[in-house]
Amino acid sequence: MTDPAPSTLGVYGITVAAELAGLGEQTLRLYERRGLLTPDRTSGGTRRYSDSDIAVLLRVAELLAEGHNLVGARRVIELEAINSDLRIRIAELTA
DNA sequence: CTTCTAACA
DNA sequence: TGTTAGCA
Repeated sequence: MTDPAPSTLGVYGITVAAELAGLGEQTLRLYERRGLLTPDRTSGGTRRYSDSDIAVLLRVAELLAEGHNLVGARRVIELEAINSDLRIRIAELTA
């Protein structure tokens, strides 16, 4: 029922991440500026997107298609993350 | 690759 | 409001 959480290790450059998410590079940078994402940075300052970052990007695209704006999408993703953590805690306490 | 700015729908 | 193109 619960999908395994994607790796949070930054591995993709912005070009690859944008391609995987089906979005433009500028769009990815905008999402970061709006606080929807915080990809890792190399010492040189280039972004490194993880699988979980890609998952967030895909989720943002879904939410926007449903009529959310970027602020609303950020809220939903934040709440979903909290909800996920709580489900894990419930599972631990139930075990 | 980066940030920033301006224009478009 | 969100996306995109062009510049430095």
